[in-house]
Amino acid sequence: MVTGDRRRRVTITDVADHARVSTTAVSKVLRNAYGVSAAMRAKVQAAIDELGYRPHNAARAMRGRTFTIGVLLPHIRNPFFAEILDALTEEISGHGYQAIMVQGGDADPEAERRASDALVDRQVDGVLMVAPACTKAQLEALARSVPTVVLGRHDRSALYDCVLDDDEVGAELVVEHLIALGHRRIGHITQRDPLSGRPAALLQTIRARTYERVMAEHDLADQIALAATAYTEEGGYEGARELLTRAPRPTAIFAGSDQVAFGALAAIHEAGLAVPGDISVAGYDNARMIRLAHISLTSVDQNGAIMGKIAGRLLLERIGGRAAAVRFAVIPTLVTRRSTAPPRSRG
Amino acid sequence: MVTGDRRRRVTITDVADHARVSTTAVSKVLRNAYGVSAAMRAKVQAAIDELGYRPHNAARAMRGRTFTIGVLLPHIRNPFFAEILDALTEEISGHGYQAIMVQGGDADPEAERRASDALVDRQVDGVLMVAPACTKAQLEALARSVPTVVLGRHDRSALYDCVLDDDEVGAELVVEHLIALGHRRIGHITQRDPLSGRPAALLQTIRARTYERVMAEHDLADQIALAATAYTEEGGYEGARELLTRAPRPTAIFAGSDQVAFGALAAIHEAGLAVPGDISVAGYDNARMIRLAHISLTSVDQNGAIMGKIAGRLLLERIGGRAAAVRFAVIPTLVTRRSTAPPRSRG
DNA sequence: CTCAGAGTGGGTAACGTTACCCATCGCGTG
DNA sequence: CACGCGATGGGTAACGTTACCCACTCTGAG
Repeated sequence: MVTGDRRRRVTITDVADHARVSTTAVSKVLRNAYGVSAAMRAKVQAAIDELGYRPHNAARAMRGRTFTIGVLLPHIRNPFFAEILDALTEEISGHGYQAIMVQGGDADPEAERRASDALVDRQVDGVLMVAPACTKAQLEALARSVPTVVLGRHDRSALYDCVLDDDEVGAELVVEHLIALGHRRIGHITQRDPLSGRPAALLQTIRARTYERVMAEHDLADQIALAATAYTEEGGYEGARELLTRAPRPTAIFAGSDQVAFGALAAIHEAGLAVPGDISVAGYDNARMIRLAHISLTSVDQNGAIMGKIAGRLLLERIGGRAAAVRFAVIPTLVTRRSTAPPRSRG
Repeated sequence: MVTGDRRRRVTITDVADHARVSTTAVSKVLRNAYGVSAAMRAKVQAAIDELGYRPHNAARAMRGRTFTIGVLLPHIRNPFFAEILDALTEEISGHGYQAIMVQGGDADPEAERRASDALVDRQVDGVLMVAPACTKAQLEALARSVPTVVLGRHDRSALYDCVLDDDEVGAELVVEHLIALGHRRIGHITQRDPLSGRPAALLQTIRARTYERVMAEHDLADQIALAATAYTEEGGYEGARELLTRAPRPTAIFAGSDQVAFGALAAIHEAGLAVPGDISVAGYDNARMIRLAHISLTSVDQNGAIMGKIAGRLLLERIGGRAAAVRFAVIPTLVTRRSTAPPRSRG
């Protein structure tokens, strides 16, 4: 225990002096590098423990690795992100890595670029982009300067790895489920596209397109009712209000995410309608809270824990030198609960 | 637009060469330092823009500021944190600062220490600790090495600033509200204390103590019913189940947070009871989602936006050199909604 | 006309770490 | 016995930036 108020940081030189070896030797021990005897390792480790030394990250960043993974999230309002982050953290911390997060700003490509720049400027060893709203070109530019894994987009690129949920399967499960229950007038709430380019790689686009496709396959193309708002509670509220004004009213709503479904439930309740009596509602993400009894929302589970774990592993591999791009898709499953049921009156 | 695949970062030297000035001059412009003419400033700025230069943060960290604020959150599952973070970001970004977040691990002092170490190692200019679970001594140790603001704790320290909600006022508002409605058997769900020391500075402790005090003041000390679980949906669910087994059953539950209240609603629903018919429920935080029609939870609003903004300002001031400690308390307000009502049968 | 002092710009030595290279020591082999 | 080579440890030059100090040029007052 060192006393004294304004104490200088313990540096690698202090450790080297204390162990009577060179700074190079200490550095080798720290990095598990080649050319260190067991005796040397023990001696240095003892000095490190005794002095309470921790490597200075900024200094490391000047020469080598920072042992830091940057995670860019659109925002921290979606509990699904928490599951991904927890799994990622667990996967990388065993290898001495630390995750830092920055907010990208929902569907704001400019803010997102600033945020990813911030990570690059802070010299992270790898970046995980969670559901980014920017263009593929921007992602590739990023991937050129730092190992990159993109989560939740359907792009294919030779420069970065992808971890994603097979949103086509998920959306199909929902729509087929609703149709099998007997619904014909099924509405969908999706996210307004942020970019003029309308990148077909965005998960909300896939879900919406699949909804349209499955509807058409069942000869229900004329029943398609899309509300384009946002993947938030507010978006769900507005989207549902809009769908409820249609005549005839939909008997089921496929919400693009659980948050959207949550907002939709509010609008439905406010309109004096019952779930699932008057309207069935299904979400996407299987967030923890929607499982609870008073919500009990039918939803698509996309196993965020596995996605986070894989994303971490892919990042470590890329940092380790892998150049070939990898794509990993989770196959989602449908979890039916009490928010979906056959429509009240047929025909 | 520079081409070439593996391109080197643009450095301050490149900018200096391009503008035909010294690196010192460029550095001065970057930092808005004294001793730069308008002509110099313009010339350097032009070179910066032309080359697309961005300062290398790690290099800065070796000598001066990193223009980075570290935010330690227990987790990212509480939407209230998002409000704080948004306001903080807005406040500091105007001054060129960027916020990075790390997860502290809920109620795990060891994980929390690792996380705050990680921020210090990454040479952040200031740290915002949101609802930390560690001891005051640990916070003071941190504050000795980096400007620190603590949000959501009631400690008083000469070494760091505090931003907090007056949880005593908030808890009082809730309990007084329930009593005024006619409730006598009022239960409370709180968080089990993580530390053996039982720091009276934790917000959950304040809320629980205030609940007990107000109950006693109304001669309801014998009606006190405490369930100690966790500030999560699961904690609320378990806590409510426990309280519902008591005989006679409480007619109202004051949940320590909105998430807790949310879980409690599930347990109440599962037990076949109605809210507020059979049981009133009140939360704390006034999270956005609980305002929605189908939840409509009575809650305490503690204005996270102002707290985040103030926290940012205090950090900037501390980085600027202020040494005197500051304490800023927000006075919360009660927002009554449809989850609280008079008990069904009096007496 | 001299000189003080403000205003401006630059030279340089750090900051803590690692990559690269070299020196040394044993030991086994031709 | 000489030689080569693997194993080990160390010396040193970066990495990009800023703090500190110094040099030079004006301007205006004495």
